[in-house]
Amino acid sequence: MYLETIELPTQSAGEVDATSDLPGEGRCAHCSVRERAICAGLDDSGINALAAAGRTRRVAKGQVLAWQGEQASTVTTVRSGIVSLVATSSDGTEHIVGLVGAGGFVGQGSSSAMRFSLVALTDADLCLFPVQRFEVLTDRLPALQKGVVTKVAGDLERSRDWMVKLGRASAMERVAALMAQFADACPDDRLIPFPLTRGQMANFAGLTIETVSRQLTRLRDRGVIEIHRRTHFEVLDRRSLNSLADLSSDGGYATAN
Amino acid sequence: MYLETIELPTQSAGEVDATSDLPGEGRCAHCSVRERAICAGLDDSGINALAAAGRTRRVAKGQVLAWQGEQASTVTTVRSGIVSLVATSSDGTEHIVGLVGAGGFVGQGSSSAMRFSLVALTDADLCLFPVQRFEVLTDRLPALQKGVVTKVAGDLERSRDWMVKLGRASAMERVAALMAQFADACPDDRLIPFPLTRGQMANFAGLTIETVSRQLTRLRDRGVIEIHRRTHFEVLDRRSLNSLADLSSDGGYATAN
DNA sequence: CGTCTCATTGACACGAATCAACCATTGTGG
DNA sequence: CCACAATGGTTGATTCGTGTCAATGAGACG
Repeated sequence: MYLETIELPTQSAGEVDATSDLPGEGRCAHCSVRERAICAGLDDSGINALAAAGRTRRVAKGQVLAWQGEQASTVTTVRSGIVSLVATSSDGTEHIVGLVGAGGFVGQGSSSAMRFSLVALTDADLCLFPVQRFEVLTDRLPALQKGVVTKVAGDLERSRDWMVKLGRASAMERVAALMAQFADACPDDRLIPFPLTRGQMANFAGLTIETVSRQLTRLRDRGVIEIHRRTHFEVLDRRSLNSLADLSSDGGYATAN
Repeated sequence: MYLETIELPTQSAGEVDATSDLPGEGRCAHCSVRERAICAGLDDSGINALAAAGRTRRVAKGQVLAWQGEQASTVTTVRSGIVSLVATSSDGTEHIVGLVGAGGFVGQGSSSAMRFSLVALTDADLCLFPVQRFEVLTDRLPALQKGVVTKVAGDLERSRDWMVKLGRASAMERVAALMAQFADACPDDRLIPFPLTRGQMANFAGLTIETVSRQLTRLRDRGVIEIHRRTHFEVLDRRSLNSLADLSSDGGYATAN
């Protein structure tokens, strides 16, 4: 709802070499994000044209896919994992301004220079298209262009939703909203892995590590969530979590303890 | 840079009846935003098709053009004035999440329901297109679709830029950034009208009226700006304003007084 | 002149940042 | 296998910025 397109990584089952390219064609047929990526509306001939233009790539957690300020050489669809958009301010601090999960799309900028860096937050599978070839395709395939518009417009709405949180919400509300997001994105309801470290959550939520940590313990103490070994959590009281995520400068009457 | 597409209204010279429709055709030729709206890339036949599909409308300051939650019946290009996107939270509070000025475009959502209300902040001239007819046109005219993508992608970038401010910046930095924006958008360097009230600025910047007011007086006391009769201002020290708008939790070493 | 709206200014409270220890987990080398 | 450091997380004490509450001021309008 607030985040770009958070979805947990396919539990990176196994070895991931830093950058391995996969071959070209026909793979789209059994792609896991075939139905929700920009290619969703394409017919077979369109898909094949797109597949021919792009390539897949597997990147390791932490890897920088593109640097802010660089010329954008490719546009990207995320097949699995989470990629973050990072803004570097003039004083050198970094701020996560977007999270892109499976099915998400990045790269269509207003200018050719990247306004944000792209950093893999988890191991990730990507689908890359050189910008020039991609533009040729979007001109030829209205369905593809429409897919891009839909994605970008959706990102814009989510970005604006999150703006409201950043502008007005209390620390509790922000953290609760994040947890609710993570829970929504996770198929398993019982054991949800934190897709971001505390530092990354803090960064994205406009808070500090300490504050995020404190809010998490408050949520735990109130019986809203349970935290397992610091890396996973479980939602015990979804109703409370949702109301904490929504309004309230703290929870007051809503549910709370 | 941070805002959606702020540009000051054409100093609403004269009478504005709440809603006056203008006739249909040929008017695009001498439209003031012809070169920077979504129609920028269209040839004459495209422009004519677009003109035939849409109509212009003049709305008065304060008027609500669309309500959050409603079905989006039209998409809109702003010809002059400023339109705000307003998010209403579940507790009833409102938050301005975007400002759209001359040449800007709104309405392309991911779903058909409006996620935000549209409110005219000043008297404004609009160009309205029924969504269905507009979609037919975007399918037929790749250049139009491309114009939409460019606009939306630009808005997304600006929205993310502003997210950084909302998440991390001090009150001083936010207000300075707004002032810098207003100054950039205004042709006249000496006397710049505040396009938003203090309350609207506060709302958009995630602050309170009082804090905005205090930061403005601090800027004045430091000799960065001069305020005339509360409705206009003048930038005395552009360098200081820019550095205050950028980093710093207050200005400290940067320039300041 | 009174009223209404919007803006400014001040006193104070409170939430989150900051500074600072300390704890838990993981990985490394002897 | 255990000491060890390195990384990431939690918790506490304190500071500081901004929100809140409250009063006053300035234009605009009838």
